[in-house]
Amino acid sequence: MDRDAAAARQEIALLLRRLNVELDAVGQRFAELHGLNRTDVRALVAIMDAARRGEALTAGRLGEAVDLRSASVTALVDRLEKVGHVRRVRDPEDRRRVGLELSDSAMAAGAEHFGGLARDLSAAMEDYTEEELALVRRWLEDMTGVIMRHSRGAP
Amino acid sequence: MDRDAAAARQEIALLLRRLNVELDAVGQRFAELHGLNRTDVRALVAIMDAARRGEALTAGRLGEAVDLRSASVTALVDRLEKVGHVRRVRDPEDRRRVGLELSDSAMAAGAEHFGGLARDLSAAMEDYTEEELALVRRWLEDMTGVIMRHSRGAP
DNA sequence: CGTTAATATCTCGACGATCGAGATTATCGA
DNA sequence: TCGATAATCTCGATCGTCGAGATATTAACG
Repeated sequence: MDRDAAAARQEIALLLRRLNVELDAVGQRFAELHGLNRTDVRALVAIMDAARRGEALTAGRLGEAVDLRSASVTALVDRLEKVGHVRRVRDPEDRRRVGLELSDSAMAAGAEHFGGLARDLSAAMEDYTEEELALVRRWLEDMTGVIMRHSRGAP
Repeated sequence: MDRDAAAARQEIALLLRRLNVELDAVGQRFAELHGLNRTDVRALVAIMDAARRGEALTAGRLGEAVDLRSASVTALVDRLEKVGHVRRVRDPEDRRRVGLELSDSAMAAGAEHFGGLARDLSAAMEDYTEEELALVRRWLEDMTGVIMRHSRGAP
């Protein structure tokens, strides 16, 4: 087996890790720009993702999304509510539940920051043919599958 | 311009984000398995990266790598030293400096966990031709460039 | 129904990670 | 030699997270 090919694959793996670092830094930058911490940003993203999917997150489900216990979720939502990024909305169906709604300003800030990145990524991909992108997509799915076996299940 | 193509590019961008989440989870898992926090893991990885490059990190440069102030670096190295993952080694050239050396056990644990992922990623890439991997590589470099413009410089 | 169990969130006290300011020790430059 | 600069450490304060327990609401079941 070619050593060159193996080295090339290792380089690609390193490149992927580098991309990972930079992608995390995008969230970090959003946090700094808006006086938030990493958890706050992850929470806002989770709420935005749910909103884009048409569902409003409850406090509990947000906790699952960002892996926090209920006490921390209460503190988290307190922080986000205090700066006006989210509203608590009691669910009339089940009055124990607390729904979370993003404010327009938070929605706009998120769209500006992360939507801008998505737009630029999409634009950069215009240089690729449909077949090339299909290959990239298959590769991404393959790598994600491998990574998930390490991030969740057995070694 | 085709709406299908634009949608396909957006899907790939989402796939990339998903991969990023799982890659973060790999570090998270390593942290849980070894009773560490995220910062500790990032520090160990930074020290391992430097070691693989042949240089020993000083406390100060580690702080730059993981973005911590000196007070926090002291506490961080205290933690890692207490569990036997690193040693402080005063630099004889400049006795103000504190070099950081990974213990064999920490090195082994890191190689096991992250090296195992690298190995599996490399193996999964054996299904791709040289030309295909060259394309993937170019794509990764392009995307990283775009992302870096968002993680560092102007919006 | 009415009582008990289960669920969702919140409160409280404690702990750990991070920081700024300042102290300490070592090197460098004039 | 001596003052300026640099690298690390110490100390006290702040913030995010958690476990345990409290509160309020719904579900289950005789």
